[in-house]
Order: sequence, then structure tokens, then C-alpha cells
Amino acid sequence: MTHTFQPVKRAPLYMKVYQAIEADILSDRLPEHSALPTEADLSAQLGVTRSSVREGIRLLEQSGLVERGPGKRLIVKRPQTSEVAEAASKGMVRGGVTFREVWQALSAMYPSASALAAEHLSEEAISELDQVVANLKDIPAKEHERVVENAVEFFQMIARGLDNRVLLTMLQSLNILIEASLKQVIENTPKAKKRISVAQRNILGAIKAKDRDLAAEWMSKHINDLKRGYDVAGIDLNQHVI
Amino acid sequence: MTHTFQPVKRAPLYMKVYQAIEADILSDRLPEHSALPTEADLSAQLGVTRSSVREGIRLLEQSGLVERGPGKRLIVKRPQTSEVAEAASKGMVRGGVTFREVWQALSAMYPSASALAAEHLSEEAISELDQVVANLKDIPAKEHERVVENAVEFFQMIARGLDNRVLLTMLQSLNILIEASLKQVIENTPKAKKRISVAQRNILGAIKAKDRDLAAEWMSKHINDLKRGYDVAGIDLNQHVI
DNA sequence: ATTATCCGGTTGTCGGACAATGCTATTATG
DNA sequence: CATAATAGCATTGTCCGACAACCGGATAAT
Repeated sequence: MTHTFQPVKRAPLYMKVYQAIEADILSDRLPEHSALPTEADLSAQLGVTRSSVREGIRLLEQSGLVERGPGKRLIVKRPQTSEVAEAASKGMVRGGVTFREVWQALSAMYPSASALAAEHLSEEAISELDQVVANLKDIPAKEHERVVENAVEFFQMIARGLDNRVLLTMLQSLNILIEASLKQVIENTPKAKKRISVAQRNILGAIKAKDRDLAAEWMSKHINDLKRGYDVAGIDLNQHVI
Repeated sequence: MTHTFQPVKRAPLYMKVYQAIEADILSDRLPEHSALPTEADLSAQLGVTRSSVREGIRLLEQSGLVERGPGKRLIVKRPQTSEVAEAASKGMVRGGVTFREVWQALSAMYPSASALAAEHLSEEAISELDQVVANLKDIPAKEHERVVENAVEFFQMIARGLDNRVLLTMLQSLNILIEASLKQVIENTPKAKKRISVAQRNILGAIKAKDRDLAAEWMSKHINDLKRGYDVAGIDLNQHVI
């Protein structure tokens, strides 16, 4: 019976630098909005060269834990929902997800989100949503980009109104994933604007009436309509998202 | 009325290096599994020093687009769902989300996921799920860690069975977020194991019967039960997740 | 008071050097 | 001949020192 050794853990210095600073940030020894020491100081304190410090800092930077003022010191910050959402959707796109997966996720999540919205949205959030729905009227049906923008903003407003950063993050990544294909769909679907407008008004009405089930149902229809759009536009659902 | 100028866009070289390589990866000019040129070559090709190249590579590395074989060349890869999920949940934790937000997200997403599972899960996935449910029987109620593991694995199996990487990514981040608090809940809830077991069997039954609504309903109950656990365990829902 | 100039601190970039490591081909050994 | 030891070689990781670019603030000039 031979003793088994743990593989000695070896990591490049720049990685250790990253982990050391990250640990101090996560434990609030480096509180939000505080400035990191200068590279030279870090180099001295950690006992490695400035080169290694700099490489470690790049890792920090990419994980969204610090932010550089223009040209200046690094400031500790919390990652914003939008950043996390963007990174996640970027990762998923690169991971090769298909339109079908995105659409399925939409249809699984947004009806529930609408139901939540029906019981949760503040007066203010509702009036903003109202505004978005009203705005669509003034957009000429030919201006596809603006219609897409409006359609996405409608989703966005519902997501934001939930006042829940976890859901917001996830719904935002969906919004990012869907936006690209939405343009194709809307360009190729006759009466797209009209149908979107009807759906929006029905969803909004249900939310105002605080009717969970109705809100979910109309949202569900809205998203199913979208799926039909894929067929009409001739988009293969098994295609990778951009 | 004064004219407003766009700020001149200036980026450090290491950032340009990152963007250049990223662009080549995203466009498949650098296909998956291919090796990046050596740092020296990159330095020559891009016309910057190796130091700058290395800093750019750290950014790439952190975004999960490349992977280092042990000690050696960087290989292009697709980010794994688990990585994206982990990064997202890490970002959300750091963003300061509360237990309430996590729980609300759970209760918004998992019932829909269960409904999908009811119509979607393969025979194989169901039998694996069956196994997980059966395993719980053999775990002594006192071994909280193992009960937690099992509870999370149950969620995990449902998520994986959906065969949808977008949903999988999102549900996985939820699983990571919930796991930590679950232990506290289970430790402080009498008959936790029993209640979990009942819920699992009911959900599984509904999925086997391909009954969407029933699956969603039982999952909803399961998650509500969890929320009661928070109260019993005396966990403040407004607390930040770890 | 506004503009121009200077100055010190910090980041960004460069170039070179060398150690540590892994791979490959060659040589030595049974 | 097959296998093991060895020697090179290529590549990454780390260090060092230098300097340009840039920022903010202080000071001087108009």
C-alpha cells in the first residue's frame, strides 16, 4: 500500500497574483470604489516583477472586478448585470448554440417573467412600458431596425421591472441572443409590426390588470408568433446563432 | 448649440492584440482545436512586443476562448456551458444578489423547465433521473451534505435532459447560486429529506406521464417548500448570497 | 481669470536576458 | 531490436531596466 501524494499545485505567478487580488476584493479587504495600489507597489508587496503583476491585472480586468479610469488607477467595482449578461451570451454564442435553443429558452422564460411582472411591476415601470408600446405606433413599418429596437426594448423593460438581478441577467443575455435574428424575422414577415403591436398591447393590458395567467399566455403567443417568423424568413432553427 | 464630438477611440496595444486574436477565433480563421502561433511569432506578426502579446493573451485566456495544454501552446476551444455558468454566477454573487432574487429566479424558471422536461426528456435521461431519485432513499437523513448533493443533482439532471445549452447554462448558474444556501436550509428543516423525496417522486411521476402542467405544478411546490425552509432556518432573504 | 508651461507619478511599451519545462531525436544499453 | 537515457531545441514564464505617453495638479504668463 503506497502513500499517494497530492499533485503539487503549480500555477504561474501571474495567476497567483490574480487570485491574490481577487481574494482581497471578494473578501472586501479591497472594498468597492477603492483604488488598487500602483503596479510598482503591487510588484513590491507581492514580490514579483511588474510584468507578472500586469499579466495578473489583465485577468482581473477581464473578469469585471476592476475598472480603469481613463489612463489612471484601477478601481474596484461590482460587475454590472449588463456586463455579466453580455459575457454569458458571448460565451453561449461561441459555444455554438442554435436558434432553436434560444427560442426554446425564450418561450420557457418570458411567459413566467410576464406572470411575475403582472404582480410585481411598479406604477413607474408600467408607465415606462406603456411608453414603449405607444412609441411603436410612430415607427414606420418599413424601418425594420427601429421595430426590432422597440421589440427588444419591450422585453428589456419587462425584465428590468422585475427588480431581480438574477432574472435580469438571464433575460438580458436572451435579449442579446435574440436581437440579431429578430431583424431577419421582422424583415421577412409581412405585418410584423402590426402583430408585435397587438401582442404588446395585450401583454401590457394583462399586466395592468395584474392577471398573471393572461400575461403569461399572451407572452407565450407573442413568442410563438416569433417562431412562425423563423419559418417564414426561412431561417433554419438548427443554425448557429451568428 | 455646440457640436458634440465623438471621443477619439484609443486602446492599449494589449487590448488590440486581444481583439485581433478574438476576431480571428470568432470568424473561424482560427478554428477550434488549432494552436495559436508562439508568442514570438505573434509578436512578429502583430508588430508589438512579446510583453504586449502576453498581456493580450491573458485577456483571451480569461474569456475562455483558449486553453493551455499542460505547459504548452494555447489551443482554441469553445467555452463550456459549465464555465459560462460558473462565470455568470460568480459575477452575480459579486454583484451582490440576494437570496430572494435567487429563489425568485428558481421559482420562475424551474417549473417551466420541468414542463419542458415532461415532453422532452429521453428515455435515457428519465432513467438517470430515476436513479437519482432512488439514490436519495439510501442516504441517511442526517448526512446533510449528501442530501444537498442529491437535491442539486436532481435539478441538474432535469436541466441537462432538456438538451438545450442556453437553458442549461442558466439553470446551472442557478444551481450554483442555490447550492450554498441549500445546506443551511436542509440542516434546519426537520424532515427535509422526506419532503424532498416526496417532491422528487411526484415530479418524476409527472414527467414520466408526460404531463406538462403537473410537472410544473409539483416543481413549483418543491420550490415553495424550499422557501419555507429559508424561514425555518432563519435565513434573511434579503441577505447577499455568500 | 484664463491659458500656457512644467513636473512628478503612473501606466504602457519596448528590448533583452535567462530559467524552467516539454518535445524530439539521437545515442547508449540490455 | 527494443527500450531507456541523454542531449538539444523550442517555447513559455519570469526578471530587469529603460523610456515614452499620459494624467493631474501646481505654477507661471498673458
